[in-house]
Amino acid sequence: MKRTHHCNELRPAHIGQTVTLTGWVHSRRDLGGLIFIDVRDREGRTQTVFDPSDLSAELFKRAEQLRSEWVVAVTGKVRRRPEGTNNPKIATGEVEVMAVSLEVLNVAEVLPFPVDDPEAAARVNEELRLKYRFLDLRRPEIARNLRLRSKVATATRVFFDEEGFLEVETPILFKSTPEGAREFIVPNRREPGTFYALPQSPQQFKQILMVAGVEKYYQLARCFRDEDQRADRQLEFTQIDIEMSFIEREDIYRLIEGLLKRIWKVALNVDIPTPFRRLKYEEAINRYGIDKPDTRFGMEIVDFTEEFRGSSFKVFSGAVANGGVVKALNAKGLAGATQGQMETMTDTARSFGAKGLAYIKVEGGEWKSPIVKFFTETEKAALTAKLAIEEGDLILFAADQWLNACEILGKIRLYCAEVLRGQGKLNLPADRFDFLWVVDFPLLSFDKENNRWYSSHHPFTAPVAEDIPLLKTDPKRVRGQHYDIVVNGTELGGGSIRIHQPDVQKTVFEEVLQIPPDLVKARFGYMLEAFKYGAPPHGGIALGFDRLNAILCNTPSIRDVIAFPKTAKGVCLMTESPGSVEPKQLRELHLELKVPRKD
RNA sequence: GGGGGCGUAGCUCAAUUGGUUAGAGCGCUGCCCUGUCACGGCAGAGGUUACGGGUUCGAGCCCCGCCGCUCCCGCCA
Repeated sequence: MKRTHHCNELRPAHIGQTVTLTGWVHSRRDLGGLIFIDVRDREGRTQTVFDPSDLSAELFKRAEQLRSEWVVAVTGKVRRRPEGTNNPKIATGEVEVMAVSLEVLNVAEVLPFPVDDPEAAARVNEELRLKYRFLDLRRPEIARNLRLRSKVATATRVFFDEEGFLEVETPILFKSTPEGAREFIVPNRREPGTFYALPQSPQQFKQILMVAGVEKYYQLARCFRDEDQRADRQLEFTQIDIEMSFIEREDIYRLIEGLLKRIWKVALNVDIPTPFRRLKYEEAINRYGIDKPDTRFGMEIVDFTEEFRGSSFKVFSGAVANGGVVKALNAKGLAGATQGQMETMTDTARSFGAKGLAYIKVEGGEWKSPIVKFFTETEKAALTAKLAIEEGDLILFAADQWLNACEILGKIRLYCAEVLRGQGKLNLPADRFDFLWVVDFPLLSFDKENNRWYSSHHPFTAPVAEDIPLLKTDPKRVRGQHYDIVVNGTELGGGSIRIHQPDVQKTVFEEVLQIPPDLVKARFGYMLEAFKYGAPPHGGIALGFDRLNAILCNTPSIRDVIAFPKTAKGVCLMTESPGSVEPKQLRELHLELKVPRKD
């Protein structure tokens, strides 16, 4: 019964050998007097033949009983396939195994969806695939993703080992630090009314590890965030988490460029050029309207604030007078946008508080637009020149405060790219990867509703040294030593150089973020305490491991690279978790439910 | 919390303006078939149209509710 070869191993060189294969019945072709059974295992598949002229009637009869996905061991002699019957689609297609014995290791019921037909299986409702995840994972297409993920994890560990990093595990049972994402909490049986919380990330532990003298830490860390899900967000996910001491930003850039170079080589055998280009946050917003720009295509946003400062078109000149800006982008070749597409874009603009979306369609040598009648020849000439306007173009405008105007056009730029892609006018090759660093983020953002500053990244991010004096005088101008790594418009990760001076950290907590001292002490006291005892300068980064794998597997959803993902509502359809617990368990935890128990 | 899409046979889908007994392909079952690999041929079984109401002479289709999946916004320090 023990196999001698796997199902992707036999070649003409094995002809004449007696072998045993084990695996699943991938497909059967019963020709009446001759039966072909393709045996599949993790590695591939091999055709076995049951020929009654060589077999007992009993064995042939058993072979007739075989059905899809039964588990079998087949022993037989490898031989060359008869002339003209090779199957070039599979690696073992030049040979076949003439069965002499068959052992049925297990039977299988009729499957709820096909596993053997890649095209049919790919179209099956994801709900069903998730319920029968064990079948979905048998499909070579999905199994390939798991295998790639394992390879990438190993490459990561090897890389960091070579670089002198220590892999350190940090607690899953942590405590609540409610500044960030909503947390999962775990009741503590030993002390009624107290709770652990699952970490949103190992942020604080990895900084403490720097104080502990680890110097170079990494971990493939599981993180938990109880927020609503997306195609690229699960309740639990994995980060490649990194922290280093005695370094500057450049050291992180070099390290991550080396890591990604290694991963792309190992996973895809692709050489990605390094170093990556760098884009200041402000420039990213100005040109692309987003802090994670997709630079695989142009359609950049262009500024027309000066051109329209004195315009008779009051929507533009008024916005400028209010301290705002006028921006435009040229959606090349989209003059034929449908009514529905124009509406979608207008709705996008409205969702950002704009009153509408000004546009010009360049069709038949004319500018078709409700607003062009307000423009002077000079203004038109400026548009033509700076946007390189040609027949068939669609020009879209935003006039608002700087960030809002840019973000509106940023969203519209991505939408236009999607439309153009659908029309075949924009081609983005699957093997193209535009990596870039986005740097010089503002350290702080202002929360109008609560009238206070909050950290753009997190409160441990160090200000750029020369901006420290501005912390108390002009917070919005303080740049953080924060960096994001972006590829093809996806935020792959981010990190920062941290504050290592207790006094600066205290200033940020108490004076800038206005967190009351007792609260700072309760939540971060142990960190400030640790920092008193010789904290080295340090910094780090975390990369989304699931997103990384989704990009490598060229799939839009991280569910495709997670063995057992949850649905948008946080449910595992296979195990039906989460579920209810026994009253006894609740009593032990000193918990009482205010909703009826769900069974 | 909000908005969009989807839900018909085991799977993928169809079903004209609301009108006869809800169809097709694949899969499944049986029979036939010695070179198939999407094997082929013949025959057959298989439906609470997600679920609950309503309108109507009549509902897969219209209305209300509800459940599930999905995409997006909010949210994700």
